[in-house]
Amino acid sequence: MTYAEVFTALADPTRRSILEALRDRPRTVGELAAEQPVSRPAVSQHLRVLELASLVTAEPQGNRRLYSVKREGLDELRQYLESFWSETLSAYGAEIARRVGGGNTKS
Amino acid sequence: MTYAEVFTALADPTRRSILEALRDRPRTVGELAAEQPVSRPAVSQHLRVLELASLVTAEPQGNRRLYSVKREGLDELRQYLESFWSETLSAYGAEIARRVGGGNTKS
DNA sequence: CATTAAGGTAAGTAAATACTTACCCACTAT
DNA sequence: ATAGTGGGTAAGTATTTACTTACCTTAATG
Repeated sequence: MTYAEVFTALADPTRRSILEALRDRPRTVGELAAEQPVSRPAVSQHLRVLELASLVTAEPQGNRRLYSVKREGLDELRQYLESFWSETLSAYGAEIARRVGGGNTKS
Repeated sequence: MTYAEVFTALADPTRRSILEALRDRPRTVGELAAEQPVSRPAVSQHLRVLELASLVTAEPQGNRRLYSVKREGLDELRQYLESFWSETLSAYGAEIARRVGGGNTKS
């Protein structure tokens, strides 16, 4: 899993909607599909993408599969953002702080 | 600008590559295009998307436009991640901590 | 002024992707 | 065993989207 897959996964509104539904409580595929404006197979396909991005996990329960959110994917993303920003700072240095700080205080 | 646009913007590898180039130092469109495997107009189009997502800003300098990274977009994203996770926790509660903490202890 | 350089926009194309229906397999229960 | 339910997968379609070339406008330079 890489942050690339996480970005891809979260770029789609339906997938975000599914993930936000799971945020409240774990759900089965059928439950999720009932809430979404798309077909059940579509939801299955979205869940596969979310799973590959480590944003959800499935737990088989007899006949059904219970999906819940997983932390890894979001962690990966947070990590990317952090390192991105810190590298920006170390490159631009005080320059950027002045420029984007929210108004030029130096002038 | 919403987090949705930020996710969309960062989902594309070329756009991430452009943004990562800008992370080192501000650059003109021509410079960026020279580094990327795509044409200059393509870069222009990507820059528009990045700008709409508040990930970059352009500063006209005579004939050229100097692009640099902007904090807003990434901030929006960080905020989304934070609130997402905190809402997950308040819903799942200790449940999730146990479940994803690194193995099911209950079974 | 005429020319060159920089870069945004338009229009069209090709590739990716989000959907659909149809099908199939695994469990549950009669 | 046989329905019935839940859900993954296949195959095809339609929409998005990332790219291209061609064009146009603005700024620097002879």
